[in-house]
Amino acid sequence: MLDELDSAIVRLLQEDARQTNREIARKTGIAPSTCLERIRLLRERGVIRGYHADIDLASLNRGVRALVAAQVRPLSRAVIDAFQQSIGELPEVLSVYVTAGSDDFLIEVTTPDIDGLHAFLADRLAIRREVVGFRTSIIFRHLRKTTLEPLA
Amino acid sequence: MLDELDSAIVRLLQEDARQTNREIARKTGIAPSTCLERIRLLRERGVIRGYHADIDLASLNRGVRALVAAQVRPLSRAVIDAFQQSIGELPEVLSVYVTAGSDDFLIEVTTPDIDGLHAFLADRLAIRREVVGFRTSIIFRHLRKTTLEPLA
DNA sequence: TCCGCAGCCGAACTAAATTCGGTGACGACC
DNA sequence: GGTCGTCACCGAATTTAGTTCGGCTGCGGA
Repeated sequence: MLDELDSAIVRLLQEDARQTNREIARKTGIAPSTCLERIRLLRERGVIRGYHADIDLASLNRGVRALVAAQVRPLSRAVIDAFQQSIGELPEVLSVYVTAGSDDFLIEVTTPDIDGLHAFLADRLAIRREVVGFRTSIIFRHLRKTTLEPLA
Repeated sequence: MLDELDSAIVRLLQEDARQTNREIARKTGIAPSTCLERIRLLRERGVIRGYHADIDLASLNRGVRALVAAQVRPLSRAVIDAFQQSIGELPEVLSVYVTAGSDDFLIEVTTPDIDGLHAFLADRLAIRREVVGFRTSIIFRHLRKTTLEPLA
């Protein structure tokens, strides 16, 4: 699907999405015009979905992060879709995973402080009739990869 | 900490990190030179930590995603640090959360297929002596916010 | 009031993005 | 085996953006 050149371009843009096209062209050994066209095609094909700044959450007054594993019942499509949608709209919510296995949903939440987290759990989550249970884990550290090397 | 102008710039860069400085300046109503200086300061202060392309995982031959909640013992700093480090180096691992609460670690894993996930769990995780248990949830959908609106 | 500082602006210069016509390699088809 | 069409790439030319820096302005302190 992706040739070696595409992979190299993707890797460079994962590392630093704001480096210039010329820089990427230079590092990959192709002409800037070619590089530009490759990147355009990668976006068009949906390989590159966007470019986003990575912001320090503490600077946004979100010093507390947690992961909340929730179970909802009944586990019908209507309930799942509605729950995902409405939870996703809450400002404390960073990310919603719809899963199968040990939980139905995993919700990444960020608040200014522990009180805010407690308020979220009590006022936003526990009051929902479809939520039959949830477990909360406070995040101490988070290691995230920006690039994904190919599997051996 | 951040004034209104900084917040606006951050928001725009979260939405699209590759739009031009001039564009950001125009949207925020300031001069390009001012905007450039603001962005430079935001990076210097650590508010902006980087810019990364968001890549479609299926295009990278990673059609399967899962979240694995793991318990390790003993829960000493040495064991935690070593586990985080070595798990984070595995190519299947996208992200490692170090948590307290219902689990010790939450590991986001991505593989080409279900066999790859099974191999990861059996060959990489279960064989570790410090791992006393884990639960796996397959990810069906993932909703992620690129921007974070201020809390009411 | 006056001074100093900080932040912003705009002009000038440098560098990058973008467009587009040309070129060569490759494969299909006679 | 030759010819034609296609595709990807390149490089020059043009448009646009990044970057630097001197000066202006408004504000707070003396």
